[in-house]
Amino acid sequence: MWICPLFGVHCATFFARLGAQMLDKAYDPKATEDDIYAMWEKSGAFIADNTSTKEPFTISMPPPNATGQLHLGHAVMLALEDIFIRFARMQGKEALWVPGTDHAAIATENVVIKKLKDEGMKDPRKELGREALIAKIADFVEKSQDTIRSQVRKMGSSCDWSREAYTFEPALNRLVNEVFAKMYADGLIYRGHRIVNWDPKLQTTVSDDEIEWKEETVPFYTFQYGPFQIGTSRPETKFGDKYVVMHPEDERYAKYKHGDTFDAEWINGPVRATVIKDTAVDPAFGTGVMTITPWHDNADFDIAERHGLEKEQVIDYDGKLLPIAGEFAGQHIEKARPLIVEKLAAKGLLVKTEENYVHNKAVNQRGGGTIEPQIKLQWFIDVNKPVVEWKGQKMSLKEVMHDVVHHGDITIIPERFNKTYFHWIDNLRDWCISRQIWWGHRVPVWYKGEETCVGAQPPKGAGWEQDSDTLDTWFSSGLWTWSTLIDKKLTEDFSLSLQDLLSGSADYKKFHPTTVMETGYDILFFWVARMILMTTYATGQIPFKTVYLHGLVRTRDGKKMSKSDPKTMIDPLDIIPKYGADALRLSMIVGQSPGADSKLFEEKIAGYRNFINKLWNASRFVLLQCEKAEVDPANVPQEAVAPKSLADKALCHELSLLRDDVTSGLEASRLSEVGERIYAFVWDYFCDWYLELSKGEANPELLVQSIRRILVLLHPYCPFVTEELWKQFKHADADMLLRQPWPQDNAQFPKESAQLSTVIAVITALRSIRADQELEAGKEIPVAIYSAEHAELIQSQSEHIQRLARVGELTVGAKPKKHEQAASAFLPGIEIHVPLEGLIDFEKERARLLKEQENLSKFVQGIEAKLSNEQFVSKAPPALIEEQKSKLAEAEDKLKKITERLSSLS
RNA sequence: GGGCAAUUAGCUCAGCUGGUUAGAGCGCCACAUUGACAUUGUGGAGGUCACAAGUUCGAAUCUUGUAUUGCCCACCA
Repeated sequence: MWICPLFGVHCATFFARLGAQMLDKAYDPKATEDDIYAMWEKSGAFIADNTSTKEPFTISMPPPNATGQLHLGHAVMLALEDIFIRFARMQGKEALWVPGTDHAAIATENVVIKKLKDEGMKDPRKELGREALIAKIADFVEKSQDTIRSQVRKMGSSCDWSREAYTFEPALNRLVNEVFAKMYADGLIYRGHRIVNWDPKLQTTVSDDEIEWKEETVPFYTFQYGPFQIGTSRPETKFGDKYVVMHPEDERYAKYKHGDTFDAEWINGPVRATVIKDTAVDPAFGTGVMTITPWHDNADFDIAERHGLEKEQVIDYDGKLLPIAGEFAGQHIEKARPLIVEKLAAKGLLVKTEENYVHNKAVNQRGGGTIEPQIKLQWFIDVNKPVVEWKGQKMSLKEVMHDVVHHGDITIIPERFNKTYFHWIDNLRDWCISRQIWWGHRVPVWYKGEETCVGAQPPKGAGWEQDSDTLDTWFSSGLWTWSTLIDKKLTEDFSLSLQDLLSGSADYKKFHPTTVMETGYDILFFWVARMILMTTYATGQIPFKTVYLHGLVRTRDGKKMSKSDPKTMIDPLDIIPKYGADALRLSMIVGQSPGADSKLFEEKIAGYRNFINKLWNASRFVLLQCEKAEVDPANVPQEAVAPKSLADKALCHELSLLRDDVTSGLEASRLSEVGERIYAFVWDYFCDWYLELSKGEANPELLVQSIRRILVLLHPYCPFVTEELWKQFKHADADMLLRQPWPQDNAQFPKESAQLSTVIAVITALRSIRADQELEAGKEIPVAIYSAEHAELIQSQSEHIQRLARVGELTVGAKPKKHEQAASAFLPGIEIHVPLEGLIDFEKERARLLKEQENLSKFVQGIEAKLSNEQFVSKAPPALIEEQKSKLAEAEDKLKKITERLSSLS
């Protein structure tokens, strides 16, 4: 607080009454945002009411991983969702935004293990054991959740904290187990030996979608194998090979029949091999013959399954060779590979080596371990079994997933992602849901001797052991939209069925299906598709009606922002104190279209900070006007006051149009466009024209109401600054801004709005002449304006024109008079002359007019060509032809005047 | 190999169902400045809408092809 040297702290009270004096010269987000958020939260305005009769509008916040910091991706998500939610709330809907965090199984366990290793522990899993490690991870998660909570608040997110959820809380565990049990009972979950993606580094399986392919260049070897030559880049898998496979129609090998056997000298001595004919082999690749390793290759596994071939494990789960490798047993495959080649070469079996063979290596996205396919006993979800009740039919999970998007139950924005989604479904294989890590929901299956029990609750009696595996993290996040709406108390009662839990939960009944799922396109498969799969199955409802996919935020150069390169990173937590959350929000929304990546850099953010400051100062100006007129904004009525001047009416009209555009734009999810529209309105129309005009004749009540309207419309985008300013402008009886109803009225002054545009055009033309003629900025100029149509209007607005264009003597008439010593401009139906004897630079004037003449003649020629084209006249819509005609008339008139003017100048 | 997208002013991007003398912000140039705001104001320069062909009375916009860039999916021993 500033303490007045004369009056001490009493000064503060004195200034408080002056209102405007209390607004600083610039908006300071740091000093306001946290307080505003606290005020909102305390008011309970974010808390949705499941008993209300209002139309529900629900968003499930994609839960950030509970591993630490929020990044720009989260910031984009929070900004978008908050706009949707605030708009819905102001439109009078029962808006619910459920926040939460994800336990992010592998990611979180990795982070903690890495941390423990950095602290000196060699093998945390072994040293701590399951219980102790889980406790450590739980601790870490709790801290990280605190961080996330505060960061979500920093962005201004108006989410319902009373309903905050966590994917690994007991209530959700219950639901995970219920769904697992139901799927098991329906035969959708099965346990089986299948080839899976094994990560030897993290000692766990991962799903197909968690794999990343990295290109690498390796040698490609061709070996002699009996009468055949076979190619491989992985000789270390070849120990157990005893089948050669070729295409049944490959002429070269026609003499070999399916099932023929032959003996071949191989790495560790002679082997007997069998010929297999299978269409999976591409005759054009290499020699057209290959040996197979069913245990360590997907395609080979399938071939082996088709022909009932034996499968043998060659590589163990640590990536080392098994006894089958003979002298190489126990060696790591990477080390053994060259030695194996050496041995084969020594035996004369190496035919050739091609260096620079490019192939793709599978690595785990999380942790980077090289994936080794292995056959393992794992839990799977069958995506092809037609047992799901959907729309009165039995469908497979795949079919349901396809159906809901295909038939428009779910709309994806942008639409083109439908194709990607369908393609993914078409290629979807059974989903491996078990993981060998410790952090996550345990597979709810118990064993005792030969007995197996599956259920949400451990079976009664002693001696039961639970499955040691955990579930893929996406299994639980697949339930997110509805599991978070189930009454937590009910989940403690194990006598209730899944159906009971659903039908007994008021939140679920009111708020599900959710309205919009807004998330990054990068997790369309991981998450969005799996929510559709799990939710349609478990609840019989779609999880959400609309999927809005945002893109990645990149650096100015289009690179991904990465933690490893801090220079490229923009941290929302650095930006917010400096520029404010509102500016950050705008910079990520405007210029961003759904599904497309966007580039963010500091100048962009600064630009929106400037905009917010502009709004701040416009408000400050309005408060000063109120003060001058002794109008207390708190007493300015909420219902519309009558506009007085032409500008007032035009403004009212434009504000209504703005309201229409913002409303329809937001309803169509065109967030960028709407942001731009408001930005341009506030700056270019309201500040640059209306406020400037109002300096002549202010209408404080209307000014206050206009600011109120702007604050309401801008609130979803910039909640903090608008709420802060609202305090200054709100009616004494009005509630906080975030609770204000969305305005509804009709535009009613189109004529006045058009008239004001004419006045603005006159002022702009005069300013242009001034700048062109390099007239001294402060100098008042004489001006003559002639217009048959607009003379009266111009006369009535002469004070504005004089002030804003620095005009001294202004002559207005209907009939043009000649001005020789003048610079001139011609608007539709209006002639403007600045008669400045001796001050006009005729060279400049001529150059300017010549240029305009040239442009205009081109334009006129263009239209004339069009209008004399019979095809155009007969086929173009009549309205367009009329428009062209009037444009032509206008342009011709102007051209004529310019030409006259030019001839009188020379 | 298959698919998707992008290509518009120096930079970042709008331009929805084909009819605009192609727009914005930043940057640039000139001028202004004790008055809501220099986180400012006024005026201005700057684009053969990647290229080619086609459809059409009319194409930045639709079709086809080419090029460049990016992403996704598949993965062949």
